[in-house]
Amino acid sequence: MLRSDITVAIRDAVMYELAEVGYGRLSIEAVARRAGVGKTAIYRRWSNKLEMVLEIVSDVAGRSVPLPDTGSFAGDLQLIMMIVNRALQHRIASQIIPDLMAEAARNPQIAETLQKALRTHQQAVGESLVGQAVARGELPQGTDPDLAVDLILGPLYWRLAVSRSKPDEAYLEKLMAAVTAALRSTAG
Amino acid sequence: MLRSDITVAIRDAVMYELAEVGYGRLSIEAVARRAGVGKTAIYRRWSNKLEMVLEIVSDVAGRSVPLPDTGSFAGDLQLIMMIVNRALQHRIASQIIPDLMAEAARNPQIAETLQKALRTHQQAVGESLVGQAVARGELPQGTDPDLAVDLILGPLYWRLAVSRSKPDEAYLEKLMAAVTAALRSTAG
DNA sequence: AAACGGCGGAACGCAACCGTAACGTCCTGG
DNA sequence: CCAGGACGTTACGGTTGCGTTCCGCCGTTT
Repeated sequence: MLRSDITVAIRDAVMYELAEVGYGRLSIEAVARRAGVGKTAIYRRWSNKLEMVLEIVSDVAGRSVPLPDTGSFAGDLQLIMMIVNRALQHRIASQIIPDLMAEAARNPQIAETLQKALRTHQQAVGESLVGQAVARGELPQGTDPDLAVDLILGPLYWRLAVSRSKPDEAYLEKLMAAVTAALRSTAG
Repeated sequence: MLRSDITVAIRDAVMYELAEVGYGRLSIEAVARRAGVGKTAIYRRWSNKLEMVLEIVSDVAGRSVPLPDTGSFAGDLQLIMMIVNRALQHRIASQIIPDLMAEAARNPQIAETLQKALRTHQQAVGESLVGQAVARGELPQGTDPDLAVDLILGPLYWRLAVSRSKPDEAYLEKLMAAVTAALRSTAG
């Protein structure tokens, strides 16, 4: 019977190390050190660095975020952008996500895991957001939910991960207006 | 007098290794091996892995892309999106860029170098694109060039690096229309 | 009371790199 | 023709990490 408190300590340590040094330089020994745990305890649970990281990360990423439902497209959009903006500014997320995405570019297993964890959820959010807006008549029929997701997440991610500048209130408002106009233009 | 053919071989090897294993796991020995060169030749040129990578990468990234000037906003936009789309699908670029961006999240020197190399150029393109369009009356005055860049690069990058799916013709057209509508909506 | 199982710790052999040094070779400029 | 410099090769001691093994400790179960 593996002790759950030890498992939790290891999970936390993995996330921390992942943020600190990235997947490439993550070492089992460092994880054990940080978790205050023997290497044995880790190898008793996973047989691999890859296996360990995949299990832990997909578990964390799988926690579903509630679908937006504020009653209006503008409200939903604002909520999503706030959540994403906040999430991407968290130190751990803002370091782990780009790192794993880079790693996914060369490791198919990581790519698959990440897609299952992220893509599925994104599609659900996109379909919910767009579907409701179309039903309300706020967006034209035939609006592409995937395009909507790209238009919302893309610029935010680009700005936060690449330009590395905090979007301020004014920027978020401009972006919201831009996205709204873009999606409204998709006339059938 | 350092031999330039050797320098070139090392540069190529660094780019290749960077794409293959990423910055975190890049080793001088592997670079030397791939370049068919002694470690000494590398240490004669740079004193560090960091210094070496920074010099080589910023050199490559600094090569300026010509500013778009097709005579119309739609043409310029299409050209930019085609160039970016193509560039991001190149195997080396599509692996090195996310990797360095992830590394930039924890190494200020890399972040700074990357920003100087990328941001400056992006701003120039954005200002040129938007400036000309405004002058032609195709976009309202006061259109934000930075927002324009985010709207163009963000979704493309997100789709290519995160979703890992090739944008097809139809998608690119939709995106173009969306971006155009978004920017037009920025009424003074 | 005894057996069991997870635990931390220590050590193992192995592999990869680090940064440096010494050696002999080849090419070039004077 | 010769000196100098850049080169590849080999080797060095030191570090880090791997995945495994053995030990002794301790709480739980039986």
